[in-house]
Amino acid sequence: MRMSKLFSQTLREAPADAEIPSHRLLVRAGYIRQLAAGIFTAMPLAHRSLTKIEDIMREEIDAIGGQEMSMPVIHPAEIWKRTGRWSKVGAEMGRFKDRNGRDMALAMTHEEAVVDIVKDEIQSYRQLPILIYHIQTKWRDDPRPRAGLIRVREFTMKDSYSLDRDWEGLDRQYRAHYQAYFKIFQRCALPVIAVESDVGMMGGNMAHEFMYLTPVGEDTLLLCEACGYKANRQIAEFQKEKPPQEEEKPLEKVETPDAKTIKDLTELLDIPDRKTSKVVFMMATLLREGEEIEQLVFAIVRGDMELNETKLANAIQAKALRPAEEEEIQAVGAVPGYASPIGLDRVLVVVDDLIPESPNMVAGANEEEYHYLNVNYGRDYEADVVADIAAAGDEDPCPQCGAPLHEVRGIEVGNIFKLGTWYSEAVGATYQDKDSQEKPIVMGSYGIGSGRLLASIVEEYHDEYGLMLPISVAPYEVHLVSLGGFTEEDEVQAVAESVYERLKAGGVEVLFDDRDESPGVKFNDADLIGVPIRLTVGARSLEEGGVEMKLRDEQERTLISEGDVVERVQETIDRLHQEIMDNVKPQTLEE
RNA sequence: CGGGGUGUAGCGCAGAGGGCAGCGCGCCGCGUUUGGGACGCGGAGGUCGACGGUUCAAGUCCGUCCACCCCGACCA
Repeated sequence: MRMSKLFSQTLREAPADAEIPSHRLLVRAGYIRQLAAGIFTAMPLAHRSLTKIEDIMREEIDAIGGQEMSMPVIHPAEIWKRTGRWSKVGAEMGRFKDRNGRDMALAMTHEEAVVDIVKDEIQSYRQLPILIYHIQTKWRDDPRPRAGLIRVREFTMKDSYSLDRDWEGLDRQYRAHYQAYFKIFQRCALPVIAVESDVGMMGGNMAHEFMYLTPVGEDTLLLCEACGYKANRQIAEFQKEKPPQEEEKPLEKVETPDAKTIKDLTELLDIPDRKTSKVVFMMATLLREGEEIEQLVFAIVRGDMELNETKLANAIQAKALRPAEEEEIQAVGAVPGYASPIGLDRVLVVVDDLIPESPNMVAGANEEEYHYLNVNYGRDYEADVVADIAAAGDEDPCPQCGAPLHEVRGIEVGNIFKLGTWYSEAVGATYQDKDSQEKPIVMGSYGIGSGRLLASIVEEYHDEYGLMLPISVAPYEVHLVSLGGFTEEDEVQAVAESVYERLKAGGVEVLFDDRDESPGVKFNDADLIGVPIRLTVGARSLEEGGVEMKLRDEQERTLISEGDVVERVQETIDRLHQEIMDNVKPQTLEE
């Protein structure tokens, strides 16, 4: 490709609203342009990189038996109503009516489309297992797109769906994906870890997220270096130290002026914060007899801990959770700052499982300026649900080995889910087994977003001058810079043209800077675009005997005689590919 | 949805006591220059986010709305 014809320009300055490196550099280098919040155009450079990423995904999913297909991106509402997700999913789903007034949806994921086709195509156990996948556009109307390609609304995703007779089969396909995903990310040279994750609204009973660790990530993870425990904070567990047992003392009401926070209270009463319990007020959307209701929830954790909203939502099967408004809290007779479940009804009380083990706690008296001492769970109040709802944090003891956990941030670049039979049962996607019984198909789903993956790779591989893409995902293998091109009969330009033609003939992907620009402009653009191998043809290099080669991530320059260019470049390309493949190591899911 | 911020040329920004809409980069033409974002001369490019109001006169003052960014809520 000649840069004089390339449909994109580099920018000397990044748009003011781009903050993280991958966003700034991808825009500056001319890979992407923004159309609206969370909606981007992939210019030719990004398109080439994305295609390479997608081809890697194709190869690895094909290798575990995947069959690529394409599915509709516009769905009739019916298939979403059949699984109940038409109403279960909120504004995140794009909806519209067709000309006849029928409800339609923009696909945010394809479980519905899969089970709809599967229920008709699969009849017999002889047809299973199956692995299908597609690489297509999905739309999720995220309330807050941000950070360039990291979090967008319209995106391309590789989604696989596994279909099995039983859970053993699902387990095999899940493990196969676990390994294939590591291989995909390793081939993209992106370091990732797999963490256990929440199964969310997709249902199912096991899920892993593949995380690229970076401070710009939005997910918080807890890792144990001692035993290897890794989990998303949303589900991370930790060992809770039980307090020493004590005699239950009688309930006592004390005056606590201006003690609205745990900190005020512990200072006033001179007690540690783990002797207090704190109430977090949430409004939960619950399904009761098919009706959606909003219910005030008192979520109670020990004063030294934080509430984990995901755990709470799972504990009470809430469809949605939001912080309660002051009026909603007062409506049930509670007093914010001095609240407790003692003597209240009309609230759903959920206590962390450590609370029943904690005697003689301090809690609010539901009266301005008063708290109770020696509150004992069971004697003074009871909960509707007792569950682990406390958030694990930095330095908390690992649930497996007790060593301190470490909190890090990550970007979720892929995920794998054991869906089970939830979708197949909802639509009657069954097969007839050997024993003539109709059984629901057991499903899994497995996704990787290609744009987010590209952005993560850029986060990992860049410097102050631009991208430094691994050769497996770079838009071109070689960036050929001609420092000639100013006169008709220019030897430098003639050599560069010849090198360009010969490299192309040799199957090398070349971006040829044939523009009439100054050397500084060309070198800076080459650094910005970040192609791994740079070749320079200039009067100086010709004088010294040939063409200069430099790798984007190294300072060293080597001179190649003009006749050897194709061979030497191909060797280098092979070497760079090989270096990436040398780091591809099988990763097996351990129980 | 709550809090904060920003909308002026392709990009980065100035202009704010109301009175001809500017600068740098980029772009076009001519010439010089050529190993790390060159220089000279000449040029093109704007419904100043939108609508409404005040005024002789609005980029500037007032109101409403919209878009985008950041924090939070949210995130299969």
